[in-house]
Amino acid sequence: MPRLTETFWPTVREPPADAEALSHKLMVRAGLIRQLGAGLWTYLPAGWRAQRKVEQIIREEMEAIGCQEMLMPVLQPAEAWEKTGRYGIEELFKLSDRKGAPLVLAMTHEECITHHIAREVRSYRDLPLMLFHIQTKERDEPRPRAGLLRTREFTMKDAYSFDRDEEGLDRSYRLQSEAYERIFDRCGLRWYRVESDVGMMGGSGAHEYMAPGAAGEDAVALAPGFAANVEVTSLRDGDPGPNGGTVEVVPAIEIGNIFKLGSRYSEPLGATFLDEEGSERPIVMGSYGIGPARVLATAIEQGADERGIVWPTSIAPWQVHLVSLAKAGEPEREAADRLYEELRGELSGEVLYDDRDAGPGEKLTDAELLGCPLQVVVGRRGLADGIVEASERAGGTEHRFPVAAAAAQAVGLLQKLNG
RNA sequence: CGGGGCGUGGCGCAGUCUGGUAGCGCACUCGGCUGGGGGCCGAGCGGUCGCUGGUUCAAAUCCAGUCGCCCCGACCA
Repeated sequence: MPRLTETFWPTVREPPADAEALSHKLMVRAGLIRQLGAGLWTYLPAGWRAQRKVEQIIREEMEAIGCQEMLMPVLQPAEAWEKTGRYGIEELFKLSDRKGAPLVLAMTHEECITHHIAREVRSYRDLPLMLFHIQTKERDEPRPRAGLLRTREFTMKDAYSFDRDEEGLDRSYRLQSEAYERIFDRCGLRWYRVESDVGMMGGSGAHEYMAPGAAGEDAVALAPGFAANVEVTSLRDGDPGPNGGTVEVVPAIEIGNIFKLGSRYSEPLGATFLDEEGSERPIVMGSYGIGPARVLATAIEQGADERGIVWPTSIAPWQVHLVSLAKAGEPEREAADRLYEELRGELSGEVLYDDRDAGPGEKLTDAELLGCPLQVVVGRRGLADGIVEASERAGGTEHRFPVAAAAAQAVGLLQKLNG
């Protein structure tokens, strides 16, 4: 499938005329996404591959802390939302079915999961529990903007913890927090964990994970050993830092957040358990969100250069972008074809092969735009010396691999880049 | 929701002020040349000018309404 002549990968030379954010421009130009309406985006195959990699990293780290994956519906009866007092939220999409029954399109899933937990959990013996899903969220945003950074429909990993008391919640919260650090590190982001307002979610504590990026809607105040959301600190740009240095305020993208909910949802929805003394108590909850699309856009905002995207290797749509400069029928093409088959086997499909009959400029420019970690070029010039050329997208280091050993050396180099 | 801007072949735009044959670049199709950074020549395809109504002999152009999209702000699980 990843031969370009058989792949749906439309790149464009010019960014959308009205795009501002770098990630917005590059994601459209690099053929990762296309717009359907305001705040509504389709993932094209390359973009979806990258997002699935982010999701897979999240899955692995959630499962590693005992958080189990499930799946809840987006379309939900309004009843639970009325009980929790969130039915009146303006951003909540509301609709009704043919019988006139009120429904909502969920913006998060506290109501749904708490509804189920209320029916299934009876005893302290059933706790603690941590569950998550990766599901679509719908929000009637007053102003969608910046490509994937603020949309009306988006995917979220939302996890929920259920504990018998505050100590249990603290433990779940810490586990999630540590998992978040591993997730964002593995995704190759620069990020800060900051305290946040509890906001409309209620509850007793919250943190946000903020990633510096020019297109960010938020701002963080940074100083040596210090990071804070500007909304919750009095420190301003140029102030002396708490641990020395000077405060710098930079725009940032909120890539995740974690909340101690307490009984904000368990009480109105009747999610209780019996403790050892036989007395009924509300379950103590936490919720933990990550926006994979924001992780993707942030990776681009933070890594891109003037030629295009520079993916962290962990979430690149493909590990290798193989370019054949020869066209079909020429002998150099056969060498490229063979290398493609070798790489495909060695890298279990992690190769995009540009086998188009386009000119070299177009192919090489597209490869820079897409930003896969390793570009391998098979052309007459190199082949005359018995080599293929490889270059690392980040940093631009060039390599010359003997044709016969090219696949093995490319794989070895990738292992080094990943390690 | 306030302010600003934009809707014209697939994409990017000109034409609108001053009503009268819809145009340019790119892309696309066909033929040929080219072949290490979006190359060249030639021939083509493709648009009820967002939508509705009005004015007029005549509307992309003027008037009214409406829908959509973008940017700034407000807002932001």
